[in-house]
Formats: sequence, structure tokens, C-alpha cells
Amino acid sequence: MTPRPKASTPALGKPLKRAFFGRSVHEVAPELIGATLLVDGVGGIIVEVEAYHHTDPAAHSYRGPTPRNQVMFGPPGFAYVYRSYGIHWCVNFVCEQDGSASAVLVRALEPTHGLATMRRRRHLDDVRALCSGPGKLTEALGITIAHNALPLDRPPIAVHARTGKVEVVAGVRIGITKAVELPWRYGLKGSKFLSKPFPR
DNA sequence: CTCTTGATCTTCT
DNA sequence: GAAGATCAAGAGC
Repeated sequence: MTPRPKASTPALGKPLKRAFFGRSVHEVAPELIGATLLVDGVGGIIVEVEAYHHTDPAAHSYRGPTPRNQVMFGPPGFAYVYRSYGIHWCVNFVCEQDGSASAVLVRALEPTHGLATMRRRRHLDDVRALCSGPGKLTEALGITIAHNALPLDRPPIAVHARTGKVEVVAGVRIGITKAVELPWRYGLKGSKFLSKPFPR
């Protein structure tokens, strides 16, 4: 183990209720930057998200409901978890209203709560690599298909509002091949915990 | 640092 | 049969 400074845990904002997510995905996504996501008390500050609207060819919901994406077509404020490349889990927050089928993909966290647990689950020591990608953060937080369709404002999941002002940057989304030009990736300016830097 | 490849689930063609 | 909202490891520079 390499030596590391004693972590100071930032204060949490008030827990976000389900209604917070019942608005345009393009309003909710940038507001989530700086919020804190916890699963059973383990997690960190959201530093990178992407918005997926049902009219967007890159969205899983674009072609209508399937067994995998059905929760996207339900009410806002619930988790949509899916299998990525047959290997990883990725987690979304469902937004807008019933049937809108729009969601925010959580892509990276700055780890703040339960560092030892996350290091154990990821078999990794480097904090910067613990949650710097959508498949990485689900492993660190213990998110699996068992969390699909769970509400975001009840245990084991909690999302706490950000406390101070944050600078949000936007750019094109990552790893997609359709609608690649849409600037619907949002990040915390200057964060060292992104899955990839934003071009300047 | 960049590039390539394998892992193998869900959906679409 | 092929592609995809990914990641880690290995080769090469």
C-alpha cells in the first residue's frame, strides 16, 4: 500500500427526491454535476454524466421498449441498470415523465465515501482509477442488475444535492457511433476523476 | 504515450 | 451474424 493523505469527507447536501428527476433530461444532467451518489453509503461526487433523450438515435429507448430498457419508460427518479459489452454494468437516472424514456448515464465519480470498500471491490489502490468510467463506478459501488428499477431516494441508493457552486463543462459523448455530434456530455471543470478529459 | 485485442450479454439485421 | 452508452492488459514507440 502506498501512503496517502488522510481523507476529509465533504458535507452532503440535502437528499434529492424523486421529483428532482421529473424534468427535462437536459436540465437535470448538468445539475447533477457536483451531487453525491451513494449506494449503501459508498460512493462519491458525480463529475461526469451524459444525457440520453428518447428522440436521440444513440439512446437505448430510441426504438421503443425492450426487456432491458423497460424501466426507462416508467416514472422518473429510478435507476436503469444495463449490461455493457457483456461484461460491465452501467447505471442511469430516469428523467422526465412516464413514457418519455429519457435518462442520464452516470459516467464518473470522485470517490469520497467508503474508499476501502471501493478499493477492495476494484482490486485497485489508485483513487483516480476507482470510479473514472461508467463500468468502473458500478463495480466500486456494488451496482448490478439487482439495482435496476430501484428508486433513487430510498435505501440503498441516495443522491445528495451539491452544496456549493460548480463550473460545468459540456462536450460530445463518448463511445457512441450515432448522433456523435450532440454536446450532451457534462463534466466538472478541471476534475481529475473524469473517464476522459474534455477538450479545451 | 498510443494502438490492438479479448472478454461475451442484449438487441438488431 | 454483427454491433454496442466498456475495460484492462500487452505490444510498440
